[in-house]
Amino acid sequence: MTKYEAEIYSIITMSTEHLTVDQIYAELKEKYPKVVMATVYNNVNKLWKTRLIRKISVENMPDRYDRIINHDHLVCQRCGKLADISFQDLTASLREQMGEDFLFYDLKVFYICPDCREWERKHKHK
Amino acid sequence: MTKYEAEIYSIITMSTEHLTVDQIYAELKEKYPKVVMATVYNNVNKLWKTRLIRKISVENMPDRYDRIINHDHLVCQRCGKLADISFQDLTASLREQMGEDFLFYDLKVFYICPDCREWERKHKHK
DNA sequence: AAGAAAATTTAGAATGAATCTAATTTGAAA
DNA sequence: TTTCAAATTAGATTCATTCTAAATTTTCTT
Repeated sequence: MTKYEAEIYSIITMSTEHLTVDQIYAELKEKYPKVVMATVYNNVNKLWKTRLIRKISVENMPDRYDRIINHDHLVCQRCGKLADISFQDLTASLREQMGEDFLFYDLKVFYICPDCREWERKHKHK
Repeated sequence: MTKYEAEIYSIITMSTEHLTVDQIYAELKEKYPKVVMATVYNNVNKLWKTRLIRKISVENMPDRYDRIINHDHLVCQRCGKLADISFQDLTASLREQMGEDFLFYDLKVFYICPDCREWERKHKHK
């Protein structure tokens, strides 16, 4: 693991948020001002390919990165904001249904986050 | 519903595949040679926003569109190919856990498709 | 420790999906 | 039939991401 790879890995896994490459880049730049965007892309892809981190793709949003640890995601249908949830683990059940072919799964639960709900409440009665 | 909206809706819902905008555009063009890409984007977005169709986002792939009917997706981790599966319906369970906030969910199950497995088998013993 | 080979980083160009803008056309309603 | 809103068009633009080739750093070999 190279210096940058380790730094990026740690930025992602230490964070309580779900970071985009821009955010990772910004944070990395504080410590290494000369680092370049491509390095962030190279390393998140490398980390993702070896399954050390997770990539979260939601329609119309830049990809975000997250620790691997087992959990699922709430996605706000309005603003795209992510939050963690733990729902029952489906692994055993999926493996039973699919056998050896099964690798892993990704469960996204869509909702409207409190902020957007509030915003809608305020703007509803035109 | 306009002519194009209806056509696009029907292309998506009639298809057994999971179509990209390019594929939808190509098919639509056979019947309406003057139609334009932006029209496809406008209409799939409109259909998606009213939840008449589903949008499927997978990392590093263009979005694909699908009928709404309840089912989940297998995604090949190598080539990105999609297939349908039906797994137990989690709606009741999620609503119980989350209450009114819950809208809908999206379950993707990653695996390696038969083609890619075969390919790997052939290339493994270098 | 020196030299060779491999991997990583860099800079910036290129790609490609998707959006946006402004003009034009369609089509429903008055 | 005029009017107004919505849909379509053409093309430019944005933005995330990938790619290429050169430079740098790391690792391996002897």
